[in-house]
Amino acid sequence: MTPPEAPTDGTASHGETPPAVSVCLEVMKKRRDFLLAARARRQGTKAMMLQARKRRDEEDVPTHVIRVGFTCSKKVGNAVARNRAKRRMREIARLILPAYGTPGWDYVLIGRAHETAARDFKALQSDLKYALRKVHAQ
RNA sequence: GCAGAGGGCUGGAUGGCCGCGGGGGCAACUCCGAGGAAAGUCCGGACUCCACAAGGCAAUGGUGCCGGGUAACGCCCGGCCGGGGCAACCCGAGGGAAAGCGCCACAGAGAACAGACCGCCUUUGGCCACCCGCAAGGGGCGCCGAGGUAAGGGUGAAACGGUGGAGUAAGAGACCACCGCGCCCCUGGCAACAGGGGUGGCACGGCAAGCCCCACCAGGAGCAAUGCCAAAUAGGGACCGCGCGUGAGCAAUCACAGGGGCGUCUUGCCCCGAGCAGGUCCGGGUUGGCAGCUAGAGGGCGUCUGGUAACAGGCGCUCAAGAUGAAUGGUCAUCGGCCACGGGGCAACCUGUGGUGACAAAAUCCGGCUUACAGGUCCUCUGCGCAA
Repeated sequence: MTPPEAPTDGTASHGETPPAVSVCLEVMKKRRDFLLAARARRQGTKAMMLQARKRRDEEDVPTHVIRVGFTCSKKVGNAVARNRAKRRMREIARLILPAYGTPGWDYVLIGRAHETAARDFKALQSDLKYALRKVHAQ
């Protein structure tokens, strides 16, 4: 479970890295996108669950875009706890996904009770990198 | 100082780096960005749509001492009454029980027009210890019976007025005084009510938070209200336009005719054979967007006026989230709070390490109520003690 020591070109192993400048992060808000992602690949870690889906060509989203959504059910806690979990996930997505995610894919991060809000921030980032590596290896 | 009562405030701070939502701007950039409860969604309104002459009646729900405040309230303020506390102060769903129904467990003899268990008293009734007497007989404790009584004991949340007197065999509102209660009058108060006087005769137990009666209030649904726009997919209806061979059969289908293709021609084989990617309009569903959407009974500070107060009014200054898979933050450091452990010190305290930091996040907007809340802090008051 050692997190990868994050080389800057870590995504090169996937062989489809576009020029980093053009990678663009968007937030998903539509319910159907979440439902589609929920049926695709998934990978759990200690503090969160990652779902990932490669978008199909006919979808009206530019191919250089990475889309990301965040979900916290009531199981995570009350409104304050859910908001905090979402904000931390949003922050690591902003830090990690442009460098480690694959353009043309949708990612959904799902919060877990207690862990997402309490886990050390560095460890949380490593979790996401690990989950991305595993989910693209499937 | 100790113990207690009431009320208010606060809800970590600063900085670095990286971000988010909204307004303005061509842009650079700039301004603003959650709480005291934003919570529960329990009351009251504003605002929308639907229904509806006014009004009355009925049903249902709610409210319930009196007066005031308020847009309104079940909220707030002041007062009254009852209960608790030495006191500051606290608590009370606090209208009606002679309109009616119902209920009053357990205990207890008896619980609603009640009752006699232990008692108390009387006794010319029966039995009889014992005493007097030679005897006849007399007296007579006690028990039983008969009768009187409800003072005392005991039960209970509550026992059919309380205390005292007089009275009596013992007793009893049967009588008397005071208290209580009912009615009437007077005084004070806007009122709830309080005080006083007279009178009556103990006649009238509690529960209305069981039903009920009385008075007052209430049309329904809610911003996912409501209004508008757009898109694409499948499909419904109406009209228009174009098109639509015959026979048999309910129909499926069959036969012939027709069109197209293959094929050198004939024979033959295969396919098509009734609707249309046509136009306009209507209604419904889905998705998205815009409006509603934040300047209003607005908040804060200061001041003045009226009012005991709640509050109302005037003046001046000042403040301003509008998101919608839902922004208002993430991270690091320092300081400060608290806790644990260690060191120094008589102590106050100083210092190191580690941990912890409550409750809880706007969702149309206001006024309340209720509930949750680590720690800190301020004011007023009461009792006791000490000092002066």
